Amino acid sequence: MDVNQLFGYALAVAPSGLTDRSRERIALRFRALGEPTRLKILERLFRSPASVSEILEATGGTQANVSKHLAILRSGGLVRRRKEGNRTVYWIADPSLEHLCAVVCDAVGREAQEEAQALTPAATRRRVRGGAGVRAG
Amino acid sequence: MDVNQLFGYALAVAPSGLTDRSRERIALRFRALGEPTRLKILERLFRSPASVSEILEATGGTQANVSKHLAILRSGGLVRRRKEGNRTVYWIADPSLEHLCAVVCDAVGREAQEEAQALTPAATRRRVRGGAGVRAG
DNA sequence: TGACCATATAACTATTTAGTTATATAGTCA
DNA sequence: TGACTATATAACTAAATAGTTATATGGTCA
Repeated sequence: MDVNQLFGYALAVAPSGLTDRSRERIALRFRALGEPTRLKILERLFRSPASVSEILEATGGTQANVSKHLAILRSGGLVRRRKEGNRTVYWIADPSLEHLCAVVCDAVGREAQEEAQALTPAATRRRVRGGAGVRAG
Repeated sequence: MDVNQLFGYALAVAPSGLTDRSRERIALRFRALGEPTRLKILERLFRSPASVSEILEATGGTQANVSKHLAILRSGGLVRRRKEGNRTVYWIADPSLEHLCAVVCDAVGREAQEEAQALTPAATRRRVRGGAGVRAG
């Protein structure tokens, strides 16, 4: 996938800027991603679809709370679910999501590394995680 | 940029899952994106760096409110600023951000389109925005 | 210097949200 | 059927957040 092509498309969808409505939708989705417990849930679901109990094992916390977070992820369109007998199985709705998380993960990781370097005496810098061959931008 | 390579990198950074610390950082960034006014601000800054007054022109609202949102974007690491005499000029800190927004924009746009089709009589579907050649996943 | 910009921040209110406990819903299995 | 399991939801509290008005900070220009 080509980045500029993609953004070109996004602009083409809204040549004179986004509508309030779609901006609200986009914000909703980002907000759904803006909570550590929900990120933990998604990390689990990136591995494979999972029932609530399985998710609960991965995240800890109370069942009620995880259930609520799942509802939020669902209303943000990030996960879907189906009933399977007694259980409810959730999965990642949108394949672009993993990509999305990776981009932020990468950016945050890079910045953390830069900060670490700024705090690290120059002499030791070459020993700090050398392999950052992947760039997001 | 290759998606799988990118996510591979993200996983490599945290082979046994993210730390609480970095998950919190990532959430902070997503949360900063989870508000329509802030998205509006970013839309303006994607065009070019801009002073607060210029941003204000693009977004509307009060100066105090925009200033507060800029502070939030800044603390999330999404924008930077420099003083220029009387003014403060803000710009997008991270080139991956535009990409990020494009991915979500695209996903939301695609879903909206699917919903629209679901609500549209079959006979008219072929007339609905045909060109969706770009895919996010 | 003083009047005037541009921007940031403080103090406040109303709303939203995460987390809790208790309970409701609905499937399974004896 | 009744006990049990899995999940969702309601009601509540505490904390976070968006927006407001008023004010502080710091540059510019006469």
